[in-house]
Order: sequence, then C-alpha cells, then structure tokens
Amino acid sequence: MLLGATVDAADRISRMPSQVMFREQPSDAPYPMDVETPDPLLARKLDYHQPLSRPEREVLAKALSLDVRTVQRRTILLEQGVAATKLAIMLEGWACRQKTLPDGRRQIVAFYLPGDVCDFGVLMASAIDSTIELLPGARVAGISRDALGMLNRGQPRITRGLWWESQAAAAIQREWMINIGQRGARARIAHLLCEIVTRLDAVGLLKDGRCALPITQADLGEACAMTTAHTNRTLRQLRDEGLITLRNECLEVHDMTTLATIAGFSSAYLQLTSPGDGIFLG
Amino acid sequence: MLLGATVDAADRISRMPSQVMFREQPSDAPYPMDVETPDPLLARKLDYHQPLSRPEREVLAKALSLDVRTVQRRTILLEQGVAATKLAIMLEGWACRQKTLPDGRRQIVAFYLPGDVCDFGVLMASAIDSTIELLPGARVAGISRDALGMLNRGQPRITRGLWWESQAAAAIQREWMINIGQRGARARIAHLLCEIVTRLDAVGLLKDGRCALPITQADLGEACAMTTAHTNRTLRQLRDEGLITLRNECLEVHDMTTLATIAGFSSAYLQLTSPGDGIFLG
DNA sequence: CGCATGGTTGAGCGGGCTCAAGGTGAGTGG
DNA sequence: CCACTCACCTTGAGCCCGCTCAACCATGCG
Repeated sequence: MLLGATVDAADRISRMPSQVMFREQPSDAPYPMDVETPDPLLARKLDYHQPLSRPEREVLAKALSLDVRTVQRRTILLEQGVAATKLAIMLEGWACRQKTLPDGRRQIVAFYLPGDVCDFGVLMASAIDSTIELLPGARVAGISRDALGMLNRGQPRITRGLWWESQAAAAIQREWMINIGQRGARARIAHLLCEIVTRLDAVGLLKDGRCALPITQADLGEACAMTTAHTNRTLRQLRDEGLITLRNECLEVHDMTTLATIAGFSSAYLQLTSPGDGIFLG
Repeated sequence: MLLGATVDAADRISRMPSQVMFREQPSDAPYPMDVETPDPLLARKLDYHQPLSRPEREVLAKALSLDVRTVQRRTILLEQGVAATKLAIMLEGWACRQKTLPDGRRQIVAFYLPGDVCDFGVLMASAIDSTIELLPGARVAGISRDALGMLNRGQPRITRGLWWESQAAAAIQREWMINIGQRGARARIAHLLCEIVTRLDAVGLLKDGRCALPITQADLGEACAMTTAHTNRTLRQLRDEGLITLRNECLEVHDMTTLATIAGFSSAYLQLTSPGDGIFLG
C-alpha cells in the first residue's frame, strides 16, 4: 500500500487558487472509512517525545480515520488569508507550505512529511499566513476543533505530544533560516536532503538509503531560496561526486557521511534522539 | 523608569560562553521584589488574543515578579545545547536568539522585545537548539515549571494565551525566511525595521515614530543574513532617502508608508489586528 | 591617555541570478 | 503509430548584488 487505495472526490479538485479543502464541509459527510486503522506514522513521531500506550494509539488512529482524503495532483489545502477549521495531519505523501510575494517570487517555508502535523498554529490564527499545498499522492487526515477538544479531554498526553510536535517544527524553521542565510548553495541543498532523509527515516520511510521525493527541482530550489537553474547545477554537482542519485522522484543517498559533512548537518535540532522529560503542564 | 532600577548579581555575569542564567538556582533565592507590580507588557500582547480579566492580570503580574533580573551588558541567558529550567519573559529591553555555525558565522533567528516570551519550546526540548542572549538594559522574568503548572491549573486562559504567543512567534519566523530568502538588501532591512517598529508599537513603546533600538548594525545584519559592511551601506541609503534616522540606539521612522512599500511589509502575520476566536482546547 | 567597541568607506571579485534555448519523458488524441 | 503538449530537467553566456578584506574614524570608558 504505497499509494492510497482510497481516492475520493478531492482528486477532482483542480489547482485553482480558490479551491480550498476542509471548508464548508460538515464533518458528518460520508467519507470512506479505512477498513482497518493502522498505527499512524504520527504515533511513531510522538513516541520520540513520550511513548503512547496501546489505548492511546487506538484513539489517535480512530481520530485520524474520520476524515481522510487523497489527492493525485497538486492541491491547495489551505489558502493564504483564510481561517482553518480543521487540523490537518499527513498520513502519506508530502505537503509544502509556501508564501508568495506580490511579484510572484515564492518561498517554501516548510515541508510536511508523512506523520507530520500541518502546523498547529493554523487553528489559533484568525487567518493563516501562508499557503499549504498537497503534493501528488498525498493522503491527509482532518481533525475538527470539536474532535481535538475531546481528544484533549480524554487523552491529554496526545495533545501534549502535538504541542511538542509544533515546537519541533519551530526548531526546523530556525534551522532553515541558517540554511538560507548562511550556507552556500552546495551545503544548502545537501543540508535539506540530509534533513529530509533523517525525518523520513524517523518514521520508517527510508529503505536502504532510498526514499520517495515527490517534489520537483523547482520546489527544492524554492525551499533553499535558489533559482531552479542553480538548483539543477548544484544537484548535478552532488550527483557527479557520487553522493546522491535523484531520478524518478526517488532519492538515494550513497554517502550520508560526506553529505552531512559538506552540509554541516547535525540532527540534534530534529529532537529525534532523546525524549524530553515531559513534566510540563501535566 | 526607562531602565531597570533593580540591578542584581546577574550583571556581574560576564559574556563567557559557559555562563548560563536560570540554572542551579533555587527559585526561593532572595531576589529583589518589585515594590509595585505594574501591568506587564505581556498582558498587553495577550489582550490581542483574548482580553484578560483584572484578576488574571494580577496573577500574571505576580508570576512575573517572582524572579526578575536585569543585565547591563550582553549576557547569555540560555546556551545552545543545554536544557532550560525556566521560561523567560522579557519585561524590558531586548534579547536575541542566534545560532552559530562551526566556522563562526552567526545567524540571528529572532529578536525578543519587551512583552515577548522567549520561546515556549525551550521547556519541551531536552536541549535548546540556539543561544538566547540578553542585550544591555534587558530585564527578564523567569517562570519555573512548577509555577507554570500552577498558572495552567488556576488560569488556563493565560496558558492558552502563551501558546498563542508561541504560534505568533512561529509566524514571524516564517516571515523572516521570506525576508532572508527572497528580498534584496534594501527591502530586507526595511522590512525588519517595519516589523520591529510595529511590534514595539503594539506594546506602547513607540512614541512619535521613535523607539529604542539597543542593537548594533552587526546584529541587524546578522538578522538579515548580511555583512556588517553592507548593512551599514543599506542603512545609510535609507537615511539619505530621508526615511529613517538611526543614532544613539534610537530609531526614528520619518516615512513609514514609503518604508513599508519598499519592504513589501504587511503587518498581518504579526496577528495584532483581530483576536482569534479562541474556541480551541477550551 | 590608550584601548575597545561600533560605525564608515573603498576596491575588487565571485557566487548565484537572469534570460534564453534546447532536451526529455509521460500522457493524450488523432 | 505518430504528433502534439506539457511539465520538468538541463545547459550556456553574461552580469550584478552583496561579500571580502582592509583601512580609517568616532565615541566612550577605565
């Protein structure tokens, strides 16, 4: 089950800017339910913070199964300037968060990988400050405010884990600022690839140094604040050095050590090593 | 009372990298208490989210008065790699959060202004990913985990406001990524100045378009991922155009409209306009 | 005074951008 | 089956913004 088996109406949502999911749709609409509710990748990530119990995992899996959608093309999930009504969580595939300037320049400010929460803050702001776009093959779960409130009352440790997730995401944002601001093109691309590979590995999506990379070189460039042309040249350079292979949306890292060295990459900021002590707001 | 009247032992903490405040110091140590506990600037910011009641303001003011320190030189508040034991809140003056690369390059990833919370995430991570440095004249309050827990139990709306604050800070981080990644030097500096002025105005620290700017040009440059030399040239340019005056750590904006235009600045991301609906995790 | 910190200015260069063109593969319809 | 389209990748030539390195000035403080 590499790609979602359940494909619903969201597929027919085109790339029109005004198309927004999770809006004006009552939560009791008849969405296809997964037959079985497998342990979601999000649970794996929360385990790094505080291991979840079996009942907690089941509640979480249930909450993530109520409203699931799959897209096959690039689809706007949340548009810059609107208010969000649901919290979105990546089950499969990628999403990217981006801001567009009046002159058309774009900057990708975050990639959301399987198991990631599409920024907790969207529910608190009256209007979201950036656009979240689902990439082809993405499967995403929506959790309503009400469901979140119930989750919080019934399973406060899960909610706490979600907050921890949002802080980990903030740490990634900070590292991206270093990336864009301080590193040269080579190190910049290398660092982003290191981060992606490490994050995918944390949820078990890295096999033999290979993983899916459902983004274009233009996306990679916009995340690194680089031109597509220069991104291409930089990738080619890394390829010529025998460090990576990137073909057919599949990334293979041949020499992670060297790649991490030229990137100045240290995975500490991802907070995947040791769990926090979790005595906060308990 | 422009600068803190109470100056304690922290002043004698030098800029040694290993010096860290808020560690190994019991919270019942005899710190000088403020005679009166004025309405903290933090309360003003929380009001943008959800207006606080009089009792809430008093509880908050009390919590912020338990552990207050003032520094006269640059002082490390939290060192990259250590665990934080207290949440720090700016009462007066500035702090900057920065990351240092092995080669010595630095990137400032955030300025914390009066009323700001020095990133909520510090308490959740086992080790902080960046260094927080107090600038000369800063006065900062520390809140222990225990006190936070009590605050949460007694005044959940305040805690919720703090979370909202942390999400607003994340939005600022994202905007900084645009700034560094997409804008030219002129617009970059202009945008940062616009943001600072707007944030200071939100807590009443802007008088007649003038405000204190207790940072060096090198700091400004590191926040914008620019050389000191080029920062200087850019500032001079803005000055020659009659847009700003920057002298003696005092910034005066003469033409905010033009400055905002060349910066492409819109204050929406600061979330200071309309309160969120606040029906979250209530 | 002497030193430190921060601000100012100049000359030269190089990394990444701009603009432009061509290549490649998958999907589509005749 | 080919021709067509579209999205994406690739490559080249030239240039400019911001960096590097270096020196000098201004201020304040012991």
